[in-house]
Amino acid sequence: MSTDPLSHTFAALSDPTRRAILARLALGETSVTELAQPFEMSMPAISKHLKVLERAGLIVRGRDAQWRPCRLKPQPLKDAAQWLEHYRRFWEQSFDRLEEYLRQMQAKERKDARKK
Amino acid sequence: MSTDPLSHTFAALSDPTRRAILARLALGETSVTELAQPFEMSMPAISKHLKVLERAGLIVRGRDAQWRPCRLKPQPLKDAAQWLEHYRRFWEQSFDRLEEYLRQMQAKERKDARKK
DNA sequence: CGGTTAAATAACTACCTAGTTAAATATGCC
DNA sequence: GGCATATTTAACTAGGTAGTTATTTAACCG
Repeated sequence: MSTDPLSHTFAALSDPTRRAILARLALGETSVTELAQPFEMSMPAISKHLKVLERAGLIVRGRDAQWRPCRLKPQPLKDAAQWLEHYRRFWEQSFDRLEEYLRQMQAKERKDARKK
Repeated sequence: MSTDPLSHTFAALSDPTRRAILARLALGETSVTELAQPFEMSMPAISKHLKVLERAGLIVRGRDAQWRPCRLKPQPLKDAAQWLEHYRRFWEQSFDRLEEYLRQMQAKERKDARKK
């Protein structure tokens, strides 16, 4: 996988278990065992998911006796959201006659340019 | 990788080449060769990236003689942005004394509960 | 038809991921 | 110290990803 922060963030978000873990952490800091509880998955598997989230900077882990409380760190989510914002105009655009027309004109121009 | 749409979307976005391809497509529909041009990478590599983007529903490919024009499809980006929106309050929250205080109270309560 | 261009596929390598079970580590409690 | 609990690490398997070069397919053009 690529080494830039955004790539790490999106990669971390590309797994439903990890997204569910983040959703749980949105309710507040908690232990690994409690995070693991909803999943039919071994503890080591959860531990690995947490490591991925930690490497992506999406969580931090503290120490409270033998517990390792996990806490959400939202900054990478903000950065990801900002990246997506650049494309907002595309999904807000009504895909109406004008847009389709412009697209086809563009394709036609390229075609004509090649024919010269 | 997981099979749900959101996982596919985030996985597709977790590569800088693919994000750059989407950025180029935001300027308008274009051919594979033109998409490949900015990258020091073989055509088959680009072709594979396009396949990933297509599987994620982020692009569609048409046919214009021997060209395969690619076009951005923004719906999955919208869905990803909406997922991230759920966490907006976390990055907008000022991480001030109150928030920190609440967090520590929460940790303390769990500790006390265990001691009973 | 033959040559050229655009793009995809095949076959391969190297590495990463997501899961498993078994063992190790860390800490609190008596 | 020794047991119990929480969590991580080790070692392994199966499958996916990102890239390569060589080959193949598709379409236009003369």
